[in-house]
Amino acid sequence: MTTRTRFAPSPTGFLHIGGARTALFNYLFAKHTGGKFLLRIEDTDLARSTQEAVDAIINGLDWLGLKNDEEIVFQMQRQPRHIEAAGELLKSGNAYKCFCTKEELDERRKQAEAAGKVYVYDGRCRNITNYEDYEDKPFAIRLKVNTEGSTTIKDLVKGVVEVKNDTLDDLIILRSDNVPTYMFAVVVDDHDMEITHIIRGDDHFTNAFRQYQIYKAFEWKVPEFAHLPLIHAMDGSKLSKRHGAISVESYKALGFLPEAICNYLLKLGWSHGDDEIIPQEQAIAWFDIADVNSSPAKFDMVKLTSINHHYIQNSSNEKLLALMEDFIKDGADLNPNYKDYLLQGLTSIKERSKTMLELVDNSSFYLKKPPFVLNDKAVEVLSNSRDILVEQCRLLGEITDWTKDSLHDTIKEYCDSREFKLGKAMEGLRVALTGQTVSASSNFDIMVILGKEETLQRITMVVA
RNA sequence: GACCCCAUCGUCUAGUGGUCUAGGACGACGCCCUUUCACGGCGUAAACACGAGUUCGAACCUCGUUGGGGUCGCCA
Repeated sequence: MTTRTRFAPSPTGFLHIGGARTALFNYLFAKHTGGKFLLRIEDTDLARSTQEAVDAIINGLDWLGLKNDEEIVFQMQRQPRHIEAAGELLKSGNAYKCFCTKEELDERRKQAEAAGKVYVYDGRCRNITNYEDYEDKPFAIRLKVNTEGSTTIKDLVKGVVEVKNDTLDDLIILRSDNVPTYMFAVVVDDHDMEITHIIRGDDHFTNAFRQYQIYKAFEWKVPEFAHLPLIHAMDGSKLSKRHGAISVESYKALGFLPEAICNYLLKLGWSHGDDEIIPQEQAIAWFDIADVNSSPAKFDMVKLTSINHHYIQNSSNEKLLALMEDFIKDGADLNPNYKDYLLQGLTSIKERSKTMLELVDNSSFYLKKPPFVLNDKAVEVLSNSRDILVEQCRLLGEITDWTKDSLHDTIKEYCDSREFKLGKAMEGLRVALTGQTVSASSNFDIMVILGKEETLQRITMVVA
């Protein structure tokens, strides 16, 4: 039997980093075993599900490169099937109609809480026989849970866990408005979709024991479970909006590469010896769900950034330039030659840019047309080196062989004759060329890329 | 509160009874390289939560303690 995994998010918000990790592990495991990775949107919470969230999830997965192998399943479209399945359990005596209203249940729960207890449904509707008295009353359908004995789940990540069944109560499988509950729809859908391995967040672990009962009621084969430890924020608390970026979309905007995010997420809870950089193909070859740790990890933005740096450094200039287009603002100050400049200039700039945002920022002197806006320090440097610049401009103008070597020799010769340190002669030049006192490339590289004409123009411009 | 899970440097982790005076990576610090900032190279500091037990021997096995987390809805 080929393995089939699925990622089953509820469309109540953006695709967050934890969901992305769950999707990634499902994807890798499916690919590793030559199986299929499916996507199911769990939209049974009618009040909170939105189309924007559906789009965000689909776009996010697409960006991360986690492509689903079969058509997306929307859970609500399967509602007739859920109703039918619930009916089956009713018929087989594994479920029963519950006439308690939501209000009544809420009230009982409140009272129990006030008494310092946890409310557990007492199964009062189990033994109703006089259904004719309830004819017009709406009802939900509850599963008749077996509270005898215990349930043992062999989780691929957490190992063998046994829980006594008396901690369970009769859960609702079909609401009074005929919408299935999550607990029920997941089981029916996973069964129908022939999911072999359920890989999901640890927050679903206790659900597994309730779902187990549903499988048993249908006499269906129970799939393998693998519950991934949760990802926490650096302060140990739950990863949430107040920790800033959490949606996959926001990481894209911050300038992270999908490869870097996948690589980082992969290493959160799984490892292959001391290997740090593991491209997707290698990950597919090595990944096994059984090797996942069972302890939760903290999300470290700094480490993500360093991995991102690696992937940027190792991307081609062409690819980087294409990615930069999303970040470049079209405007009057956009240099018409920026693509030519960048194709060469990126080689050194990518060495020291950890995010796409930094890459764009460090490329500003190629992207924009001079004159540049100067800060105080740059203005000061400029006023101190005006004379030097004038001479340099004249000497550079005489160069016919516009190469890095001859540029270097010319400037060096000049420095020696004036007993300058090379560094001093470079300060003003840097400001003239880039508008900044620090830059991501050497002046000689920049001059070669800009060409003689543009170089002299930039120097002349600041001198004047 | 009940049930369940987790516990190695600040962080991610390697480690599955002797090869561990505990390895790697990020970060920190220092040095080198250098026209600046970086990149890169080299190096330093930094951990087996605690207490019992099993064993000739425990980071690894058992129990307990402490700490952290998850779940207890006609939410998912």
